[in-house]
Amino acid sequence: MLLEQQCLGRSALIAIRQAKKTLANAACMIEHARFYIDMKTMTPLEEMRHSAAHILATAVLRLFPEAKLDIGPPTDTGFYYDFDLEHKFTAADLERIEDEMRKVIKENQRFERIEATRDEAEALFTKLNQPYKIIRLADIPDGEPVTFYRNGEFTDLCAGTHVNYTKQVKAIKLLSIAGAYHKGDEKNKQLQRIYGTAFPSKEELEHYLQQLEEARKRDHRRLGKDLKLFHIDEAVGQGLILWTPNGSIVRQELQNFILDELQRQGYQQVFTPHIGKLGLYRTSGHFPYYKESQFMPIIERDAMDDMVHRGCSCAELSNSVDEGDVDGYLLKPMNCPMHIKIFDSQPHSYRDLPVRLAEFGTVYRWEQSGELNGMTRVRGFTQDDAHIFCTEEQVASEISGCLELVKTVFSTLGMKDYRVRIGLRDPDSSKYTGDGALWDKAEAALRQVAGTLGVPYTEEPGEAAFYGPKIDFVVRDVIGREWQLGTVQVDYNLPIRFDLSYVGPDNKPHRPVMIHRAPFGSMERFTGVLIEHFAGNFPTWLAPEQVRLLPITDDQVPFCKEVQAKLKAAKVRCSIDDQSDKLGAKIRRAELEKVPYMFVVGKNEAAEGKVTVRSRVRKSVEGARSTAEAIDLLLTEIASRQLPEA
RNA sequence: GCCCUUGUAGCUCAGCCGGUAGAGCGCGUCCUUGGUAAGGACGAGGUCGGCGGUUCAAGUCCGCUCGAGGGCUCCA
Repeated sequence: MLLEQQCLGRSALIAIRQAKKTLANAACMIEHARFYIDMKTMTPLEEMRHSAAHILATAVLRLFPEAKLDIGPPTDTGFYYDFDLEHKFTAADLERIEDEMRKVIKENQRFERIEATRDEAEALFTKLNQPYKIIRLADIPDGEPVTFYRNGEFTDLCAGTHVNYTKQVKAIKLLSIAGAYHKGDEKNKQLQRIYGTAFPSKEELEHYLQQLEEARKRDHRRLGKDLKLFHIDEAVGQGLILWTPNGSIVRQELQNFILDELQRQGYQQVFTPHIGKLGLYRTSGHFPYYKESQFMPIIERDAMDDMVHRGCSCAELSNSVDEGDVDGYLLKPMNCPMHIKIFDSQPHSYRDLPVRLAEFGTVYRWEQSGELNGMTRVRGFTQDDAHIFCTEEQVASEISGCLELVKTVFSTLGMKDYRVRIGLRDPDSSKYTGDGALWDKAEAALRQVAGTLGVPYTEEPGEAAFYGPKIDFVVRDVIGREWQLGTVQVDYNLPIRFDLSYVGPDNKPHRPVMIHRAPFGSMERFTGVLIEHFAGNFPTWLAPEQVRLLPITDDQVPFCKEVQAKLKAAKVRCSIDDQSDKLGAKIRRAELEKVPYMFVVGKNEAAEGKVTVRSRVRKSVEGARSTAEAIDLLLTEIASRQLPEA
């Protein structure tokens, strides 16, 4: 990926990624077409990796002649090839295959491009008994040439391109085996995918593997355990985060930060319960549209007893719930319906608008077990949510205000590596509610404001919410997975579904427009990403412990306690390391726990009322300062939410 | 949900072809009172994720189950 970035630059990469995505989404384009076109835009590195994929297939066929091949493209970080094979690949197989690949490389086979007719291609793959290739062949759009690439005894349906000789593939490594559905469709057979990577040199491969290792060290699941930030307990449930004291401090500080901003922007805080009646979510559309990704409804006891008495089957119960014949409660999957009800509890004049209702609202969603991931994909999470009810004319400026807020959050935390995505509806899907004309209006409004954002953005059909289009801020984690954080969504639909209105200057009822927005997105996911962003080295304002006092001998403990009292009075989070260790050991401990500042106190400091400051970043000794001065510097840094020095 | 891998002390991990558990770190106590990333001694911690099976004997083999990791699919 690094190499690609060097070659292409980030914006070009995003553009390519987007081009691929657009292609994938285009209704008439099946996956092979995407594959086909990817092939034509390959960088030299991708070309080499794609060649490595063919070498992998060559080796697998030598060891497992009965293997059926699907496809083997390059990826951002390497390549893969999908196989259908009775035998399950093992780690030991991977080694054997890798050895065989080295042999193929050594044989220095030539990659040869061959054009053919469809009939010739079909005849060849029938002869070779490669059914997936015949399916892929049928997917090549009419008019596109059919080409093979041949190396040694191996011939593959392939648009290319490739390196000239196998020896040009310098350093390879097979990394993992995974299941992958044929053509990415759950209904199709699951094939075995072998992932690997290849580099122009052994050194670069080593460097990449080291990077992987480094990434693992800053994984939020690792750091969350090491720094005692959060805990997930089997007994509590999958995907349910327990915020431990340290993590809670980080979250609380983040919340305080956003609360400051909200107050400035004229938001009002509200609180709402964790459950609400099913009917509410039928009205909003959440229950019908996303039933599968919600926890089962809670059925009222009387209704349940009644059904049991009547000898109802589970299927009948389930049907009654769906039909609305039986009522119950739902763990709330979103906060909007409740905020809508707060808005609607009073008549509103146009003079009141915009009404901005904010809440750290906890929502619950039934994510598939295989999707759960640390803090970034969970089943219960708290959104820094708000809903703005405004007039048509106010929409643009309100969206701008929201985007400003997201930008403030990102810049305060020094998060520069994000991309902006406009999620539009997929015209061919039925998962959206409301009138197409209103959607067009909402999409236009978002586009217009996004244009003034000053950062590049991409438009992606199929990424909208069911009630409206949105602008998302997306970041990558250390493993390279993308996560949506901040989001701003325009909604013309829920106001209709809930029949909301305000009184206009003409003394007539008008329909307000809603904006849903969450600058962090979810506290859980944001914190997880933030842990990785800082590698656990939080800026002082967020650090669970801000100062560690290090007495050199027990004699300085009383003075340290005095300093500690002053720090605590100034609301600085601190502790004293009074264990019977040498200074070096205490420093090491504080460093490992990533405490931003250490105040070292020896005989001299205690006598003069001073402390020697050692910062986590500037390891060196900075000389003794008076306690008051040290605290002042610290408070300034905290109040300004300063970022750690690079 | 599906595929593959995996589950031994608080953490990281050893434990060969079955003979009822080890290390380092951490933790506790004591000694040591020292100037910028590990001072020393002793000690306490484990029904080897859970259930069942094979066996004279299971951490080790088999089945089921729960959790975790990597993917795939999904993601308001």
